[in-house]
Amino acid sequence: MAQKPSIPKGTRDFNAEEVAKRSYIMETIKRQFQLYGFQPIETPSFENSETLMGKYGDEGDRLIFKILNSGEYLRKVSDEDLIAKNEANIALKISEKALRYDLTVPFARYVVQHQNEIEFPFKRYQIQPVWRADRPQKGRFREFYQCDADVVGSKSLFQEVEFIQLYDAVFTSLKLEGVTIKINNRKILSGIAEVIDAHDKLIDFTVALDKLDKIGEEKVKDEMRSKGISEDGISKLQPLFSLQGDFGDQVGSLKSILNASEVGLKGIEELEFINTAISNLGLKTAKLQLDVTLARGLNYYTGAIFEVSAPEDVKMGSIGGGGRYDDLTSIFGKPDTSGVGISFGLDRIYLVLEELGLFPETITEATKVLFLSFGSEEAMASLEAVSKLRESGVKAEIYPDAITSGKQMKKQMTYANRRHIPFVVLVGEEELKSGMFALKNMETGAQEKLGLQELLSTLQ
RNA sequence: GUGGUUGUAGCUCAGUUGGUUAGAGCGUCGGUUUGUGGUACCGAAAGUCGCCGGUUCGAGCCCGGUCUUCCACCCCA
Repeated sequence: MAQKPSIPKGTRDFNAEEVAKRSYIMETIKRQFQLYGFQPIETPSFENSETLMGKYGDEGDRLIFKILNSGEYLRKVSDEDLIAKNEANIALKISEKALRYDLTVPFARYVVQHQNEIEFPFKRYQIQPVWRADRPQKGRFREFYQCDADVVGSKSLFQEVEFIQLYDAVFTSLKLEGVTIKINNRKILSGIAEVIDAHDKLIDFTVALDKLDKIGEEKVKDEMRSKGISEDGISKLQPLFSLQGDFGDQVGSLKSILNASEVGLKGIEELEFINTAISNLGLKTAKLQLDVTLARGLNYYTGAIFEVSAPEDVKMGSIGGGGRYDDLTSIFGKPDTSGVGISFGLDRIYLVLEELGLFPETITEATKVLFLSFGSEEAMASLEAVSKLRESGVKAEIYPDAITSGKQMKKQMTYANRRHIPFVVLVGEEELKSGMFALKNMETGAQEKLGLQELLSTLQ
């Protein structure tokens, strides 16, 4: 056998069953997006590099797939850069386009570019693939789908409340119960950084804090020290490491840390508003949980931060994330337009549903009846019946090649069997003469001769 | 980007301290069965041992590189 072809690492082929399951998730999400009033848009797979670069932090820039320019791309590169192997400079010159890394930044670009055609507040959803030059692992791919819903042009905290309900609605209708929607607020993190006099080290500080449940209190403190946060500051954080109780208790402890920080208290106020609203409205199956260590997407989130975890017994990274961003459109030239949105990780949700066996049985709808072919006269008679069946909505097909021996009949039976086609119709010489159809139930093996009308009504 | 791991027939995997002709199950194909699939029995085909190089009289096995898989970091959906 020749060398087998392959696909790039971190990418996948999908068979018919996988496509059906993926589309089930997508349609479920889409239905809820529409019920909440979001309109679909799509944006190109690749953007100008300047649109994407610098929006996700240094780590993000590294993970953006860059597209090589066409033509004589090396002509723009200076000899000095080439000789010095100055990769950063060379990359800028030979690549001016890049594959989209998420859906939020292209959406911000879209809003600014089309601001005169848009009615604000603008609610859009978008379900498209994104690409990251990451090293693949379980639930981590280099090409994967995000399903985003965002609102721009409203500062109202009721948006956050509705997004939490939307998460709950989607996971409830997927029968995925027990997901945890974690919430935090960038203003609280800023406030804490301010209080411990590490305002300029916000990112370092939050990245360290984010690892609390993973590496433990002492190692988090070690990391903070190594990033230059003072011992005095770290001791002020002590209440943070022992946060306990329900939403209210935790907020109480936070207040004691943050009472000197205006921005911190504002963050607490926002959290309390959202929590009160959700408590009053109730959630169907999800849980809302305050998690001060949550620090995702900090490069553009300014208020609420969301992250969704799968039920505890499933080992999977986050299956959704989101937050509020006040400045994203101002980067592209439209200030004072607050946005907030959430994202669903389709591929990870797939893995979770698969692991928990939550896909409905009925989503792969196969052919219902296969007509075996004995010859062209028989095939013509079969095709008439097939056409009638199709007209009445029955998935029917005819085996393309004629049977010339018992061996081939076996082959066609086997084919029907393998494809889980529940009925087979035989039209041979005998049936042709009598105008009947031999209908065989592939599960029971029972066979009966029927006229066309009977055949139609039996299969419908 | 860092560290580790994996790759043998279409699929899932054995393969001893380096030693004749690399095995099994499932699947495929043929037969028992010329208009009846799933079950059974008999038989057959199918492998540049991921790729490139090295050590050796001799490499699936040892060494180096590379690609791939999975895992832990980093980061993230």
